[in-house]
Amino acid sequence: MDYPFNSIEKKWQKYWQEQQTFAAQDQSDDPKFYVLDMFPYPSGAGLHVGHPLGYIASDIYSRYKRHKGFNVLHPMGYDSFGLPAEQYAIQTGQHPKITTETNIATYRRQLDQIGFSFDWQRAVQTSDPSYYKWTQWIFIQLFNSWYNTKTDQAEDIQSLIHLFETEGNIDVNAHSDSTIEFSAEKWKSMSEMKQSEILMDYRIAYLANSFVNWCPALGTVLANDEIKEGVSERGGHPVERKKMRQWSMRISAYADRLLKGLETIEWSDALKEIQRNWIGKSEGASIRFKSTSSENEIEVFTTRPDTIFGVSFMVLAPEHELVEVLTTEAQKEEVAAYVKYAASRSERERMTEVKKVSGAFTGAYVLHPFSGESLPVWIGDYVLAGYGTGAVMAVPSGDQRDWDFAQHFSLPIPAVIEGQDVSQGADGRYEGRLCNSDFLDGLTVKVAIIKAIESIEKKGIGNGKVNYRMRDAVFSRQRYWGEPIPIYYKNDIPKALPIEALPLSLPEIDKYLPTEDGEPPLARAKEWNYGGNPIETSTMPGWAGSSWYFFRYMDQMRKDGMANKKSLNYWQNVDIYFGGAEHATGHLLYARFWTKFLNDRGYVKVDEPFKRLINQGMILASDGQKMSKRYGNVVNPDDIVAQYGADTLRLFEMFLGPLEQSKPWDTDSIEGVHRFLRKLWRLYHNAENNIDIVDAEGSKEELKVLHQCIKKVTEDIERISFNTAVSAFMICVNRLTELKCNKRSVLEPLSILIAPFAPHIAEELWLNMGHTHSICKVPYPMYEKKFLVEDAHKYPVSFNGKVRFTLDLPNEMDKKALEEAVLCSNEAKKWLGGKTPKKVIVVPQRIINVVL
RNA sequence: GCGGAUGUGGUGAAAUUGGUAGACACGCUAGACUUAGGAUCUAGUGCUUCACGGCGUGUGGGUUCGAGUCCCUCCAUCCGCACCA
Repeated sequence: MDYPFNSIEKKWQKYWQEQQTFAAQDQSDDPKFYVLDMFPYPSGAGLHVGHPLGYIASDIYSRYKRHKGFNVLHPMGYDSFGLPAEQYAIQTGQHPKITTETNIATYRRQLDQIGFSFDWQRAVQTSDPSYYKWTQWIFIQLFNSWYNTKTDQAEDIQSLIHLFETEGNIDVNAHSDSTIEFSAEKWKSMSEMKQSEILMDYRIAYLANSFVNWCPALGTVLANDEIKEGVSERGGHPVERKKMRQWSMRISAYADRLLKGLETIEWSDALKEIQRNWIGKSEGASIRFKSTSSENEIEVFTTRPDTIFGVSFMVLAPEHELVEVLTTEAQKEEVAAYVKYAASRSERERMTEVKKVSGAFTGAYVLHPFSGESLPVWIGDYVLAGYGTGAVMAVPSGDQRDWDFAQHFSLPIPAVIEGQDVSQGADGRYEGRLCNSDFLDGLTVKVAIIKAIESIEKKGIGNGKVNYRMRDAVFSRQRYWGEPIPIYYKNDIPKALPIEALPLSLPEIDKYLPTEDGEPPLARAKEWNYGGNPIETSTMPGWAGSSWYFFRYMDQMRKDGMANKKSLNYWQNVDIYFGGAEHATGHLLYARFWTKFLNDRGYVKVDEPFKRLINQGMILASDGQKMSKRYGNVVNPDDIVAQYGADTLRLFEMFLGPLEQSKPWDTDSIEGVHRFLRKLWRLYHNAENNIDIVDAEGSKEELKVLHQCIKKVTEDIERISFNTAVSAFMICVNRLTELKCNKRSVLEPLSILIAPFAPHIAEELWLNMGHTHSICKVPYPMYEKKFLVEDAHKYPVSFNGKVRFTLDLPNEMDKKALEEAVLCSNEAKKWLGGKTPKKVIVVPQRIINVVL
């Protein structure tokens, strides 16, 4: 006798589809609950058994919440722009749209047969013009916004223009790259071009010349998070630093809010820590050092302003703009050679040769602001152009890198903290008192930092400052298969397209390659202009579409906005988000950034997109490697479903271990899970495979078993511990089988209990028990304490902490009586050995410990 | 180097608040039924000992009547960041 999973599963999948069982209600009196999975990129390889892991977990949670009376939004869609489809297009000439559609069809078929409760009506695809119209619209909002540091939020660029027109920019508090100051009169007298350039320094989506990560093999620039260990994350190609005019996102304006927001959301500590490190906040001071020979100043950032008297030289990054200005005639040749050498080194080399000290003396000197000493200015590539100001005040006594540099070039290493030994290396201690430091002498480090900043500010040579590691994100990609950036150039001035011109659809082109002049593929399009003005030819990066898709699901058909206000206010944000930790510094950061921006501009109600986040681990191949077509170790879920059914696959993936842990795929125990489902089936059916239950009250023991299971499973679902929930079902079914239980009052609640995990078999059992409607929205059984209380407890009795025997004792006994009962028992005599116990610890309902 | 996570049987793992370590499952051993079984059922299964018992949660220490759980030390593995001033 077997349970016919094949026909059952197909039947119910069809039923759910026809009945739209999982359609979320746009309006409802029920409380809302939003369960989301990370958007998949539909690759040509299809799903492997690792993909459904998170989807199964989120599906269990969604189905559970429906039983609990929530109006659940559980959508799925596709992050369908991306490199693989484009690369395939380059090789074969097939339009990426076609490849993408084929792949999506495969994904859909594979997902469907696992029985997920997605509301497919709401599906979105980022490459669909009706979707990317609003990605482009958001880009335009970003372009038309600036960051007001006074109100600490993004505002309409018009309010900034108004400020410029009335008072210039001197008193404007903005997150900006602007270094020039102007009055209202000056602003009004500027050309449109000049004004446009200035506004670019304020816009949140802006065009600027910046050092970018250029990947020649991919023919595009990459964001920092797309580079791992100095090579491109995709393909592992070398990356160069190159100065290019690119669209960027002023995410740095949000650094502090992105950091603070982490305290308000339920994410794993590991993930929060990754984001914290990425944002990289450090507090210190900004200090300017005057050149001895010109009006130039070198600005540095330091976290240890207390060690200002330990500065014995300055170091500039080779790319620093003052290098050329400051270098003396005598040193020109040497410095030029070094700059050339530094530029020739790839990021990779620079990273692997960290220990190798190199640099050159510029011949220039700056004045120490307090001692008036002359400090030589060097250049060295251990100083990064991209961090802080691209220059450091070298304190070799406290910083190992400075120490190495000083040692190598025989520069002085003055100690400034009492007891510091700098003969073998730097001593960056944070405790102790300052010495050789003039007015800081005798102060502790902590006090000296405050005092030093005070003095620096008083002298007008700098100020206390918070610095962030996170840079603005480069947004342009020189690719075809992405959202076109909705900008056109009128007389070389970038302007946003009007909303009527959206979506700016991808043009058809003859080849998906850059032009002969090295222009991006879109430059091949013949009619790529707006009213005769050229349109931007770069496209958006992969993370654009995925930075707001969770809002689109709330109202995916909307033609006059990203989603209507009512839906956005009702669904608000994602209650629980399932996905991998690999998106920590990419998608998860950008989505938070865009949400905060949309919130600032009043388009959405929430400040954080994902309230709770669960990182499912990876399923590795049985050889311990990642599952990949490349290694030929991919296990396809289709095969498992065909052999054992979807319910078995679902239970098995959950039973494998804790969701958040990575684990190898090991099918050895799949039989056990399948056996369990058959045992469950047999509990409801007789030997002839006919339903066999009676309308009777469960016995005391049966109800106890059931309610233990209800309690355990409910708690386990809430804390996303699905492996232990599956064991609880096994224990329950084993016990009920032993008890030969076939009572409706026990088996009906059990079928509801297991429905989120094994929905197909649960529906079938429910139907066979005589119900005419789907089990999916039947209220979840409630655990009742009264079924679990017992008259007696089986006490483990230990002597000096070692358990020797157990003793059944009634619950109404008090501590004293329990103690006496134990000491009088026959077993106790043996262990007491005639001695009188020093102490007896009695913990009612738990243990008894006799101390001898 | 810095930060995070994890170390429990032959295997995947459980132990949610400090209270019978190894639930549940795989595997293995023996048996039953059977023409047969990769079906089903029963019993056993941490290590060690003939046994009483002893020992057991990466290492070493500590707190406690009692520690997988709390504190300190060290080790290993995995992940993230990595010249971040």
